[in-house]
Amino acid sequence: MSKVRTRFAPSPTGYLHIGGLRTALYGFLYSKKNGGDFILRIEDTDTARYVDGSVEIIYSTMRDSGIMYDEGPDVGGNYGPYVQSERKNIYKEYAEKLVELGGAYYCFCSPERIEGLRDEEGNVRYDKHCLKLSKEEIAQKIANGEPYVIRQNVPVEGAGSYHDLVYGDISVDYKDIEDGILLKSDGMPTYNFANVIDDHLMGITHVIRGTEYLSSTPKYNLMYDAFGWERPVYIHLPPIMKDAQHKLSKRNGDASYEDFIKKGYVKEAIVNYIALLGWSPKGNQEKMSLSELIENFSLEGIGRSPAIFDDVKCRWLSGEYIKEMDFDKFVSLATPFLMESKAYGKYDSQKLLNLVKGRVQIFSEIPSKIDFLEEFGAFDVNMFVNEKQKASIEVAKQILPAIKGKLEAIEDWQNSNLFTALVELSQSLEIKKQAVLWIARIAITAKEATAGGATEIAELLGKDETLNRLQFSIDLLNK
RNA sequence: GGCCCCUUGGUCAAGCGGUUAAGACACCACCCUUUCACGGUGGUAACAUGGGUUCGAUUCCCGUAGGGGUCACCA
Repeated sequence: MSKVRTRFAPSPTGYLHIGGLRTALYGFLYSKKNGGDFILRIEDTDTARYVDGSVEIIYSTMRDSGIMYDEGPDVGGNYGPYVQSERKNIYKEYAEKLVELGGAYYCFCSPERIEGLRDEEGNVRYDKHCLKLSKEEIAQKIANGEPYVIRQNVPVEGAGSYHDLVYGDISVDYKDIEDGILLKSDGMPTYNFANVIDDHLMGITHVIRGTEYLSSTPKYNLMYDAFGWERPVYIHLPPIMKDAQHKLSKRNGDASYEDFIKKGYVKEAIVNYIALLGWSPKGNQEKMSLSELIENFSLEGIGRSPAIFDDVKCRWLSGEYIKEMDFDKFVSLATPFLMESKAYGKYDSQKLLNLVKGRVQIFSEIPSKIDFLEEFGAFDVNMFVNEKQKASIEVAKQILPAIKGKLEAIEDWQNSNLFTALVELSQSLEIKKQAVLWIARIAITAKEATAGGATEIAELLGKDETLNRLQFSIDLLNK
């Protein structure tokens, strides 16, 4: 058994999407699980769709997410070049060879003639018109400088069958497959040709890609067979959906890896989550590091039905990673988001982050969790009501001045002292401490739910601000 | 439309002829608690549909419906 070699072959036409990243991830996981190599190949044969900068995004996304490749344009390797546009001469050579083998032929038909072949449904099926051309005619036309393409010569009868490791046996009648273009008139190969040549030349043993290639695979096999090459093992992956009807795509929202990072998802969580979309681990453990994913990955766990991306669960995973993250790392990752908060710079950042860690799932939630520190004003006094804690507007009216008085007396303004003071107060007033703390917190935050308890927040606000806010709430109640 | 593929709770999913049909997210309840969150416990919720095959179908076969993919000098 030869060494496992898998590849990820994106086209540089924009951002790297979550679906593409998962395809890359599975190829990576499978090769690493089996001690093999993972190769990155850039498929840029469509010059018209090329988007500047997208190759760099592919590199950075893979590097950042931890999906490392052993060979690729920027890391080298023994099977290069790894960019298809740099392999033009190779394709031409093999295309001509395939013509000699009878698996392909020159076609000089004009786009206009092809257009005339369009049926009622709007589909074009080439009629093998140029297959009849003699060697001499072909040589003459080429010598005349007539533009041409090279088409695959698909049998008129029979069917192409193969075994996919995920989808099982697939069979497509050749009559349903067109004589597709292999080499374009500009000399560039189409995907349909280049992927076969490259996968073979690069020694790819397992082809892992999306289901969109499931029914076109027989025509690739035709080429492997014509060349006398061994067919690779096929592993087609179900799509990731935005909803039941639409594939996840950038047009539908923030589907790129970069976008998730910008929104503050923990990157390990993104990788972990997409690994779970379409693949199910053997046991019940779902939260897994990249190395655990490698260890647990198996083809049997790959499903066949489309999976809808569940942002809620992805966030949950992200939150799990934040909870277990050590504080220093949290600080470095969270600070850029903290800086978006109005409270940033006005309080001790460590304390702010400490308040927020364990309470957010993605970093971008941070500002909204602590904005109450800077936003304070008139509020609905019904917030003081909490039946369970035995808190009410009346009790608030009664004890707020006492709370203020008690806190005014404190010199060493820190959480533990404040807490002790308020507990003492609750005992002397014979009011549940929960009620006292509830009322105190509402009075100084004007919010029903906050990150942090009453005295924790009071410490952060400082004595002056806390007392000011208490007075504000007392006045508000007396109106 | 032709061809290929898919169909278990709201979502991800286990299951691979006989199960009380796992687990996770979400949701609900209770407990814990200085609110929220965390944590703990418990709960609601599913085999698209009609025929077969079989002693027995979620599981195998066929049809139907629904959905996805593909039919480019795009990948």
